[in-house]
Amino acid sequence: MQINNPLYKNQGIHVVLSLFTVEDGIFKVFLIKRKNPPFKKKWILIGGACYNNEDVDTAMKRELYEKTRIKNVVFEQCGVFSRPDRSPVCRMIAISYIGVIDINRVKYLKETEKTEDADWFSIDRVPPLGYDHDEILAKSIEVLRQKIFDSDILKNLFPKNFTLPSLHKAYESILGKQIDRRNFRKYLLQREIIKDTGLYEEKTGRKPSKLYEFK
Amino acid sequence: MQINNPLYKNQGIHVVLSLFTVEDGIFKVFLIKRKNPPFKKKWILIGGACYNNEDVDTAMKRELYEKTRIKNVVFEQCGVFSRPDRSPVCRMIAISYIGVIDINRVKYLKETEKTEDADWFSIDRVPPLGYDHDEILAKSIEVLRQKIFDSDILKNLFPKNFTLPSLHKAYESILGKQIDRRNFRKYLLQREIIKDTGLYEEKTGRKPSKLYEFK
DNA sequence: ACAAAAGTGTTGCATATACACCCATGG
DNA sequence: CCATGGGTGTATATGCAACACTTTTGT
Repeated sequence: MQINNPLYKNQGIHVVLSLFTVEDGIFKVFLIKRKNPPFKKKWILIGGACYNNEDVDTAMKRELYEKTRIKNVVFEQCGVFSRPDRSPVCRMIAISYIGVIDINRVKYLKETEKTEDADWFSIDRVPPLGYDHDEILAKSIEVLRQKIFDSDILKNLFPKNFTLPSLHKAYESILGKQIDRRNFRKYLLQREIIKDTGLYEEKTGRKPSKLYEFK
Repeated sequence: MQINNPLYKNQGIHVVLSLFTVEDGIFKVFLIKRKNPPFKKKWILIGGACYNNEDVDTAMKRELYEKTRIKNVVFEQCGVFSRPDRSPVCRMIAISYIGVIDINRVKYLKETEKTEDADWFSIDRVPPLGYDHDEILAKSIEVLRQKIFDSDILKNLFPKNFTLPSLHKAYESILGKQIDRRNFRKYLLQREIIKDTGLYEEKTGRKPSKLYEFK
């Protein structure tokens, strides 16, 4: 059926993902550069339209794949952005998501049909973004910081096995503050969020760390 | 601008409110009965389309007023419902809200342009609802139960002054379980969520309760 | 043997839970 | 004076935060 009422016709639903990583202890977000107007040559978050045969989670998965070829990201809904003028093209609301991924397992496209560049940006060096993506990113960081301890959103940040010190650095860098190492370890083991694999790191310049895995 | 791409044209944005109250210790939700197809004569939650010049919060406020004449409700976003077939008419996503109100201060319309009845239903006697509103209601109850201690969502459940036992009953009825009276009181006073007014209930059959107000 | 980073355990404090007694009112 | 519900305080357990020493490895 056609929607003809001018009060609410020509509306669109977008999905937008703030994809995060931590590389060498630096908290980063993935951005793409638009090839076409509006916001030509502006950096934005990954996103696109939700199709009529998809729910929003499915659309987010597809858009992520189309824009970057990345799969198997754990992401979670994070907010709704609905200012009437947030897109200059037409009335579009955005359902926003956050996700976290291991930068070393990601191959991504530098260019696609609609993008001319793509890259990871350190959180404190993010350029001004198109649409209302500055606002979406700010909210996403806030939600990530809240969820980091209560959900398994970080479970794709590292390979299957990882060291506790590296996870510790990741938390500190995402939260932007220091966390006590001993309490951090206790917290994760007591709640059985991670599990000792019995394995050890190899060829380190220091005492080798144990390897853990998520449960 | 017109949206012509068949993949994502004719989409709509709806807002849906689960409006709750507690009356004589019974947890209830407000429903309206549809006058027209689809779901003619079915009970549903309060809701409607988001107009092009509104953000979703504004739309929710307007819809609530139009469908019930109720104003000044504190409500909070609660979820996104986007199954492609959730509305038989066209592709509609729903942004859902929860709100709580004092049943005694509410005058509502039994009939409007689009509704032929409206009423409060005890949570355990809710009839099958139209659209996916059963699902939305279930999620809303879950979110309300989570938010009840951390937000001021209940602050419109009672008149300005209220007794602690009545608030206690409301919590128990919403949560569906018993809460220790003494710890409940301690919790609310210690966090300065409520404040002693120095006043007392009058003409009760029992020992008069103190009157409190939200802070 | 020393520097650098990894591993571990204890103690105090704050918060949440469990629980029992006294008080005011109406009948 | 008794039944009903309202008000208050204490003791314990639990979870969180602060903190210091020992171990392994490479140089």
